[in-house]
Amino acid sequence: MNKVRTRFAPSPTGYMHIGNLRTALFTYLIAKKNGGDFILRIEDTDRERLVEGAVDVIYDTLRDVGLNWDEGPDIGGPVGPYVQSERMGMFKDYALQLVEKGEAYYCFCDKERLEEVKAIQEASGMMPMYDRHCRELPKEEIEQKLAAGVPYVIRQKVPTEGSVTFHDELYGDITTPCEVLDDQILIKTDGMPTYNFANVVDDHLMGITHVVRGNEYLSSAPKYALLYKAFGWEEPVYIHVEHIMKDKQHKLAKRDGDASYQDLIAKGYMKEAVLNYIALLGWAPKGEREIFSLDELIEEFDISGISKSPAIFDPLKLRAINSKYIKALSPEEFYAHAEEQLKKAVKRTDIDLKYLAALLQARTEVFNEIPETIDFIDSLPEYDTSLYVHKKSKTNEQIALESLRAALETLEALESWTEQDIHDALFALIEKMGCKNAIVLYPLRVAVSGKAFTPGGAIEICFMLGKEDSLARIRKGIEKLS
RNA sequence: GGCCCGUUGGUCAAGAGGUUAAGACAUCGCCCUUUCACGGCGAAAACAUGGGUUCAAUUCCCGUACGGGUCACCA
Repeated sequence: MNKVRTRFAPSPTGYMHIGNLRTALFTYLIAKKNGGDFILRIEDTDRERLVEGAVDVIYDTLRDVGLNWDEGPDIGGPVGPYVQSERMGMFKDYALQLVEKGEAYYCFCDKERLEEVKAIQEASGMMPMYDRHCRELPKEEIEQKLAAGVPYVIRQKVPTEGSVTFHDELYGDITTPCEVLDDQILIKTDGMPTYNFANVVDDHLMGITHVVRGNEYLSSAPKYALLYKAFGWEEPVYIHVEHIMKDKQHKLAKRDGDASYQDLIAKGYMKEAVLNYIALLGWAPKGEREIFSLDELIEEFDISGISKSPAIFDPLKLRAINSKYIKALSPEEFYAHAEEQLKKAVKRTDIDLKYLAALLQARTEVFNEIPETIDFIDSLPEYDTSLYVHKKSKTNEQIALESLRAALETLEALESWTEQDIHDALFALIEKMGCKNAIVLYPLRVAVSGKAFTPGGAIEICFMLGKEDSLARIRKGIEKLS
């Protein structure tokens, strides 16, 4: 069997949709699972959509997540060039081969005629299709027109009867009657190939064995199959992958905000988590594990696990996976990831950021949310005394006031401000008062943070803020409650 | 509209004729605890629909409904 070769062939739009990235991932996994090559080909023939720096977005994203290509525009390879715009010259020759074989033909119809035909067909409720006007033009007429310089395209000569069957790894054999297939254009008036034609020729020339692509190509696959047959080339294995949806009706689109890899990274998700999550969107591993590194994905991946129905993108699930990745980080790694956010949120210099980071790690799901969870550190936010009412801790404003007064007295008397000392002093107080921990600690935590949810408990926060600030905040609480 | 494809809890999904129809996220409850979170335990929640085939259909076949895709000198 030939060596497996797969290709990712994106258009440089300056934007890496996660559906696209997922296609790249699957493509990569199929190659690597089988010890094959993963090839990057840039399809940049659409000049109107050309975007500055767009190729770099593709390079950067793939490298970022570790989908390293074995052949590509930047590193070359045996079947280059790998940028489609640099391969333009050869396609016409291939089309001409087909003309000679009687599998394609010159078409001299101009736009006006085509539009007329289409209008008539539509008016009579027919499917718009080329009427094959030029299909059987006499040889002399063709030569005469060519000599006269009449503009032309080259069209594929689809059989008028019978059917085509192609095989998809997921869908099995799909058979289509030829009569519904249009004599599609292979070479445009400007001599350039259409996407469909260039794709087939390039894939063949590059020795691609497995073609992974979006489901929207399922209906043009029969025409591809016909082209391979016309050339006498061996067809690749097809794997058509369903779309990623925003909801049941709509595909996940750029304006939805979560649609691109860059969007997700900018929101503070880890690249490993993003890759892991999209692998799970439309693919299911054999066992019950769902956290996988790229190498582990190679190990686990199986084409048969790819889903045939569209999958809805679920940000909540991504969060959950991201959170697992964050918890698995070492304290040093976590700090390195969080540092920027910490420094953004904490301006005072007496705070031990490493200590804060340690408190934060267990409860961080997305890095960008760190600032708002620690916004109480620089200055105590305004808060309502209703925060002191908490059923589970059995506290209310009255109890809180008493607890805060007692805690203030205890902490004022404290000589050394270590976490241990604060803990011991407060627990001695709790014992003396003969109450539950929460009676003292819940109000204290509210007083020093002004928030219902905080990273760490009362003792940790007091320790972190320092004696002076802690006492000031407790006094403020007493004042509010009095 | 023609053609193609799909449909298991709210979401991702396993299952491939006989199962108490997995698991994860989310939800809810309980436990732990210094609040929340984390962690642990538990609950609720699904085979779109109608016909076949079969001793037996979520699973196979046909129809219906619903959803998606596609019908360019775009890629």
